[in-house]
Amino acid sequence: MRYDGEHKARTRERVLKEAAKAIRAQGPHRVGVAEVMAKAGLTHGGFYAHFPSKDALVAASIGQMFKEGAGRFLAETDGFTPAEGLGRYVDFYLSARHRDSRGAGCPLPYLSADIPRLSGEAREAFAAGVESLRARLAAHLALIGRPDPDGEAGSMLAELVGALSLARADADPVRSDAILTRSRSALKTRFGLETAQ
Amino acid sequence: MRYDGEHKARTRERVLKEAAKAIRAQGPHRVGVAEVMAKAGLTHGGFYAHFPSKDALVAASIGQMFKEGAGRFLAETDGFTPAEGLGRYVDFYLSARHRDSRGAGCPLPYLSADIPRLSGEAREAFAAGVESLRARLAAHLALIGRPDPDGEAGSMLAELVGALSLARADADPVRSDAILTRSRSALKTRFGLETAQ
DNA sequence: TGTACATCAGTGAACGCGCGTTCACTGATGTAC
DNA sequence: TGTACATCAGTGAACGCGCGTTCACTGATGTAC
Repeated sequence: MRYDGEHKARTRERVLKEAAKAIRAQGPHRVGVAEVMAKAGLTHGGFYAHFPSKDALVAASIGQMFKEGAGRFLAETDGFTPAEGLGRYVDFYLSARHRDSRGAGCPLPYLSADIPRLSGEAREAFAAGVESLRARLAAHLALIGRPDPDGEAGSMLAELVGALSLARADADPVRSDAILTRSRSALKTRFGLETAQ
Repeated sequence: MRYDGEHKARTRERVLKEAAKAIRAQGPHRVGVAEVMAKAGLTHGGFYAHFPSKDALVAASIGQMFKEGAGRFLAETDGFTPAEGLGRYVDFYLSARHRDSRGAGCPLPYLSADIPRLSGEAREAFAAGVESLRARLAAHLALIGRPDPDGEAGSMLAELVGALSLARADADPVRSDAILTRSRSALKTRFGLETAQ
């Protein structure tokens, strides 16, 4: 079973994507190495050819999740004015689709409670991811002409994360939708954003 | 070892308080039955005289946490005007002390990510707790004369939970403090609250 | 061009270990007589 | 008042089971000659 030079890298990425999905759905402690490997089409023994430990997989998966999140931010904002783009991102973030997607979406609401319980490597990956998301929000707020882009980005992120967490935890769909709708309009009013289309 | 009538109830409550503390610190899946019983001064075998399963313990502990949270709300607001009391509660919620207390404090930031992964019983206890906290916030907002107390209570809770989660996840103390300070003043300005003292 | 050998991603059985749960037993104290 | 018995919260050994990790082995393919 000897393969070409990129084969191993491709396998590693497949494992990483499956791990990121499973961690979002079940949390880092409930996900098993064997389960992730099976979803990537492999057996569990091969895992240690790619990662030194489960902790390392979790840390790498957190990086992967933020990478996917950055792609989402770009997809929502690219080609729009800053006010439109940021409005579109808020609409996406607090959408029913984002709330209901169990294996995808922003890692922040999934992981923030678990971060203090994870390894140092995982916490660093998380901190870097949060910082880069906040920087993206701040850059857009600056382009709109807000007075304190850095500080406002933190406050915006807090309401985004909190509202999505509460909406996910509420089993009543009407109340859950109401949480999303209210925070969506509150944020857009506060920061002078525009509703997309 | 025969005891008086209330002995068993007192033991159960002791177990419950230790479980609530341990779940906040480690999350529901990392806490062990034996560990909680040891902290309550008992051996693990006796656990099943008090609870039918670990799931039942987790659900009961969630109720316990919200009960403690309700006590905290009362302690911060009792004897103050609504605007002062709510301001005090925001100050407490987004304080460094609340952020740093690993085994105490509001259950929402600790648990919201795990709720969809827990038993129905636990989810119901959580939903009831969130609803009663939101109702308390809404009652105060109504007394202040806010136009839409129910909706605003949800938005306020979202920023409280989100800001505390982000502050806890940030390892840099300066940035973490800044998150708290900013959301504290943003909330008080937004809802016309008064700084305590 | 053909052949023997080296490589190494992946396999699958086995290992400790921790955890939730069960269960026969203990022994201090309330109750019946 | 004293004695035998019943109660039942709590004990501690044992059970399965799942999971992270290890390790000897496989076998397709690249490389050396």
